[in-house]
Amino acid sequence: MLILPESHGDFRRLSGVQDHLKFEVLPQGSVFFDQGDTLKFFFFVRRGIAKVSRISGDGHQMITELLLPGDLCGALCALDRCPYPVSATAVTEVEIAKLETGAFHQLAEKFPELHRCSLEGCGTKVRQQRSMMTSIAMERIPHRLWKVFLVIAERMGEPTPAGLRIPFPFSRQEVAEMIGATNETVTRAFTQMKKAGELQETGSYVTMLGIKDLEELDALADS
Amino acid sequence: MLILPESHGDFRRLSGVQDHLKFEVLPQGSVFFDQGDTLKFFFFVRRGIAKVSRISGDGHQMITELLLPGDLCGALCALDRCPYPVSATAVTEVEIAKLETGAFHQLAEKFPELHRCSLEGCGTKVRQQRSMMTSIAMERIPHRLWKVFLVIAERMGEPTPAGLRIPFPFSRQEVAEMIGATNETVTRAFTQMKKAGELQETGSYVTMLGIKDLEELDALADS
DNA sequence: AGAAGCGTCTGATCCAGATCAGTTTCCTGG
DNA sequence: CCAGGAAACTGATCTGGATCAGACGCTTCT
Repeated sequence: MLILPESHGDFRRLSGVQDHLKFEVLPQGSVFFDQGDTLKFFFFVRRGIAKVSRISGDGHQMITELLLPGDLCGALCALDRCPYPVSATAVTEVEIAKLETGAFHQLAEKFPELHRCSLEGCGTKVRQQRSMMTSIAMERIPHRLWKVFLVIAERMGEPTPAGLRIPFPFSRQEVAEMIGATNETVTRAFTQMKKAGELQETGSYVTMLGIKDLEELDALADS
Repeated sequence: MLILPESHGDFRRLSGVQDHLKFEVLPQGSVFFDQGDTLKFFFFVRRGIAKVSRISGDGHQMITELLLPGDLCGALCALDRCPYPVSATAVTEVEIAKLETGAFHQLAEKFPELHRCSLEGCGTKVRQQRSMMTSIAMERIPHRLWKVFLVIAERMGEPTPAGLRIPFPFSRQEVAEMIGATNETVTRAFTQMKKAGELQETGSYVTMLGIKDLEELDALADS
């Protein structure tokens, strides 16, 4: 029985799809696909966290998207058969379900709903990317950090007595590449926020002290 | 007979759609829809240029997208019936073709291809937005400007003896809102580039001196 | 013609964050 | 247990672009 976590644009409601899925477990650090590859499948994340990044002409790297449980990745490129303009790497151990694009096209003929689902997933992606873009363009570092926390909390946040807790398996450098900053600046911002009692780091988790729910976090990230 | 300009994700190939389109001409400066509106139609741009912008919590404004002839706008929100998270404004006089969402759903049942088209248009949008995001995060002002020129040139560029010419009806402030800068900085950058003989402004057109084709511009914008 | 208003331009100053240069953990393997 | 290497931290300096302040056009209205 196929069980995918809740997400926009997932396909689990559609019978007939699960027979074509192939499950895989990828160790931390492994690369799903590289910038420039042309692949014949796309995939869902079932467990773990991955990053989607892009290297520009001058060698600088930026993380353009996080893949959390329930996310669909690669649909856009797989569908119009263009080479991937980005790379995807496992930040933690990641469990995925692959779907061949050939199978997708077959299925889409029987279930037009598939396109509708992809479109929804795509819409979410556009909105998230836009939010991050405006944040990078107009807000300073601490705000951008809250926005990253918010994206993860929306999907994986757990309320605790101390505050909202999220998995946060990223290096300082990775965070820097998400928000358009340097690892030094990120380090300083974390130190500052911890000293101010806003944040607590334990292992690969971050707890936002005093934040009880998403709404409060939302207000912080949006201001 | 319906004629829409060439674009990714346009619907003109599909017979049966044009009967449901309503044409309108909007004067410069008029607002298509406002942040927060819930609309029951989306539209194609047939002529002219519009901007899609977002105001953040702290009052700052950013242009997240340009609408050029052939572009489809509002499909994502219209389809999942959520309020528009952005506003759209005519930068020049704009001629549009509207399609009611109700009609879209009807048509989509007969022509599953419609969803496919929307998905393609969405993919282009994601890629463009990602490109601008990385540019704002990692590149300095002149590079970001070249990137804006490139986006317009890809669709509306015309080679002239002096160089590649594009329509450019934007104020300094609008340019600033596209690239995450201030109008003063944009002014200085333009002055600089004109003094360096890279650029020429005539009326609401910009000519990139010495640039013969898109490839050359691409190289400049990507470096 | 004059006034008022907006957009462009220019100069002076300031500052968030980049850059450079270490030092200090914290692993991991021998 | 120590050596070596990567990541995290910290401090000092530098700079691109923001911010502030004003001057100069160019329209539009009276």
